[in-house]
Amino acid sequence: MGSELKSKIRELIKANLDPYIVAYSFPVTIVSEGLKSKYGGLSPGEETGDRVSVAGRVWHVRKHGGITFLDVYDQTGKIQVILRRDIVRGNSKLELLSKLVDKGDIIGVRGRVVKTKTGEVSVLAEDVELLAIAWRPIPFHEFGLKDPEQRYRERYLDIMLNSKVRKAIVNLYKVEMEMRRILDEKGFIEVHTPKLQPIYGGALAKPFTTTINALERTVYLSIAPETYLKRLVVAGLSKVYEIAVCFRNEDIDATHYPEFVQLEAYQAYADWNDMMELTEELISESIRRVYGDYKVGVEAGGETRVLDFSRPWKRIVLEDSIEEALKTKVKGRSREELLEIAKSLEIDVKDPRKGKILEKIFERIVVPNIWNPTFVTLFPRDISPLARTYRGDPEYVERFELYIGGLEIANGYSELNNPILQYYFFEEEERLRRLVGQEEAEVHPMDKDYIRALEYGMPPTGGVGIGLYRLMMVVGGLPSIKDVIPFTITAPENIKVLGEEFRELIDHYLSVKPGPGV
RNA sequence: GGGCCCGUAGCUCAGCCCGGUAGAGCGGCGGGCUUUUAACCCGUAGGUCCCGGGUUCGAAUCCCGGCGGGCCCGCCA
Repeated sequence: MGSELKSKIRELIKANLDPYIVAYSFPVTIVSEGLKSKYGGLSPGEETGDRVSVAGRVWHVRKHGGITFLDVYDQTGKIQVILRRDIVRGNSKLELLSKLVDKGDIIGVRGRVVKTKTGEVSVLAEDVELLAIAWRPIPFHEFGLKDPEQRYRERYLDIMLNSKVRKAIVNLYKVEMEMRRILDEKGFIEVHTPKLQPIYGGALAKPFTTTINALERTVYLSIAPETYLKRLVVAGLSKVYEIAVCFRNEDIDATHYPEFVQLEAYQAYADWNDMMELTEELISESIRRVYGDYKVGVEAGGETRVLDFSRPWKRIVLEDSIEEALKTKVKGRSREELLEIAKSLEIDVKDPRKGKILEKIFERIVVPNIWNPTFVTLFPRDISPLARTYRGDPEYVERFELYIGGLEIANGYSELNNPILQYYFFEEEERLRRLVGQEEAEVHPMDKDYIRALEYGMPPTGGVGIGLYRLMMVVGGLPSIKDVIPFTITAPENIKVLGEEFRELIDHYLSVKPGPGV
C-alpha cells in the first residue's frame, strides 16, 4: 500500500475503470484445465480464431516492450495471457490497463486461443477488464510465504500460495464427497446432531461450555456425535452417519486442534468386523478415486514415501503388538507390573486404569512405527465405556483403532446396547472421577436419557469415527493439523486498513453513482 | 501446566557470540526491450531492527519484563 497505489486508483477513476464501481461480474467461458485439454494439441506458433473469456489472479508479469506475458491463475491452474502492442495500440482502455495491471490484481480477459513458439497454450488478449485490485503486495515468488505467524494469520495467502495446503483443502472436500457417495450407495443417511448439548459424551474430553440465553441454560459444545447417532439407530435409522464438527477444549499441538471434523457412521445389525470392513472401503476407495491409485506418494521432509491403501489392511492385537515390540509379556500382568514397564520406558501414568497404562505404552513404542493402514484390535474394558464386551473374553471390548503414518485416524467398535451395563459403566466413570478428580482423567458423564433410549432397544450395532483432518494431513504430507484446517485462531493484532489511510476515498465511494441498474 | 527456540526492508534471510554509520537476494519504482516462463539489461528508493525498561559515552547486538509465533513434553483424536 502506498501513494503509487493511490495514484493508480485515481487514474482508474478518471478513466471510469475503477473495478469497485464498474466490475460487477465477468462471464467466464473456460478455465485453465479446459483450455489446456482442449487446445493442448495445437502446434507451436499456431493461432486459432476461437474466442474465450478467462478470469483469475495475475501472478507474474513479464514485460518485453512490445509484448507482455501475464500468468493468470484461476482455481484450476495457470493461463498465460499475451498483450501485444499491435492489438493494444490505439485502444485507450487497453493501453491504460496494460500499464496499470499489476501482480496480484484480478482480471478478466477476452481473446483468441493461441499457442506460443515455446508451446504454451495462451490467450491473446483483445479486451481486458480489471476486476479487483490487490492493494497489498502478495509474495508470489520462489520462497512463497514461510513465516508461520503470517501463514496462520493471513491464511488466504497461505492457501493462495502453498499448493500442498490448497490441495489438502480441496482434496478433503473430494474425499468427503466420495465417502458420502459410498455411504449413500449402501443406504446410509446423513444427519446433523446437536452441537449444543445438555450432556456431552461419546468421547473422553473436556468440553466447551456456553449458555443458551433463551433458556438460561448451560450447554456443552459437542465433543462427538456418537450418543445422538445411536439414539437415531434406536429410532429406526439403521444406517446413519454424520460428518461432524467436534469441539474439545484441550491443548493444541501438531495433531490436535479444538475443533475438528469426524465422519461417524453407525450400522445396525453389524459388529466391529463389519465396521473395519466399512472403514477400509471408505478410506481406500475414496483415496483411490481422489488420488488416482491405492498407492499415494507422500512428500515430507524432502523425501517421498509411498502410503499403500490396498486392501486388506494389516490387523494387530493391541497387547500382542506391545509384547512383540517389547519382547516382554504384558497379558495378565497386574497394574503394578504394567506401571513398572511404563516407568522403564519413562512414561508417567497417573490414571489408575490398567487400560490407560497399556494404551500409553502402545502409543509410545508401537504407534510411531506404523506407516501403512493398520487396525489395532481388542482394547481393555476399563477405557471403553461405550463399547461392547468381546465375545471371547470379558476383560476386553470389541474395539479397534486405525493407525496410518503414525497417527490415530479412526476408532470403532461393536456398540454396547445393554442399558443395564451402560448404566454400570457410567457409574464406574463417576467413581473414577471421584477417585482421581477431573484434572487427572477425563471420564464419560452419566447420561440417563441415552440409557433410556437403549432401554427401548437398540439392535446390535457397529460404529466408527474417522478423523478427516488427520487423514488429509497424513496423505498430504503436512506436518501440522492446522495446515489442513482452512482457518485457525490467532491472537488479536492491530491491523491497519486502507480506509484509515485514505479517508477521502470513503466519501468518494459513498457518493459514486454506479450507473444504470440491471 | 512445564521446557526449548524465534521476532531485522513487501518476501526470504545475514548481521547479534565479541556493542561503534542498517546489509544481501528477490520484490517495488523509473527507463529499455514483440515470444517470455522466477524473463533479461541499466538506474533507483525502501527500516518503530516486535514493544517497554535497564547497563553503557554509545544497544539490532548485553540484561530484565512484556507481546506475538513455532517446536517438544503432559492431556484430549
